Amino acid sequence: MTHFGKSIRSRREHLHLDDKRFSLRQVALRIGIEPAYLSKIERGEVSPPSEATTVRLAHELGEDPDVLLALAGKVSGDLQNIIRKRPKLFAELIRQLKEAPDHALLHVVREVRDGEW
Amino acid sequence: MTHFGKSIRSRREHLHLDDKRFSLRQVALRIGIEPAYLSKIERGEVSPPSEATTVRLAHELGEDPDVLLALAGKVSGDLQNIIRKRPKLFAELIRQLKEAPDHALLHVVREVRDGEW
DNA sequence: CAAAGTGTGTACTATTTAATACACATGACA
DNA sequence: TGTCATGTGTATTAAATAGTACACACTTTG
Repeated sequence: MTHFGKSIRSRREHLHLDDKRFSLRQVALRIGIEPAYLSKIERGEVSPPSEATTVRLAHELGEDPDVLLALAGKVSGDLQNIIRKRPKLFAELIRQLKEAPDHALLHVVREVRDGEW
Repeated sequence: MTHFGKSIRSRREHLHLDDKRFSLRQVALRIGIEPAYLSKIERGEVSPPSEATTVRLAHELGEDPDVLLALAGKVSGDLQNIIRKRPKLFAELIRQLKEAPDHALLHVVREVRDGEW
């Protein structure tokens, strides 16, 4: 139980300050869930919603879906699919990067983006 | 639905050839599930078991847990935890590596293992 | 002041997940 | 021949997941 609920509530309330379309009800209806359910989610009365709903919420609030999914205790299904296709390689790589500092990760990201193998 | 069941059945039957301890029943009891349940799993009559059970099965059969979990359509919880701590970095890295050939992945793995950052 | 919009409490539900328990027929084996 | 082990069919289930439906009280606002 992280602060998924608090996080999206404060984000939504911030947006609500200068846009009345970000009331709990209107957001709920736009992302296709019941207002009462979103209320419970924001207050942490229920566990975070499904991946699909979390992603719609992220888009609605202008948040990074991967970050919001992480707060929800999940990892995006498309990332899981990538890993599942080469489980040994990805498992080794990810475990190896567990303790690496952020700048090392960034370094690898750039290297892969620019590198020609 | 991949061939999770077929895969473990053939693996178990192979081990059974020269070790009677690898009967369906005995394996089931050693990993702590009902023989009838393992029977259904092997024949694909039910979906693959939980992560914990899959991992015990992998150890029992001398298989790589990450590979068996992948066949079961899952990604190990500990990998997910690593990703969830730095979702943006890992998401970008993994998506970038989606199309990279195996040797490129291996290259990165080695670089991270040996590299000093 | 009435109508509309707001957030929330309570009750309920369908589906999926991850199994158990028991009975049965078959085959090995001593 | 009896007993032991083997694999499987049938029935059932406890818990988790992912929500809906409706009523209510309060607050704008036209």
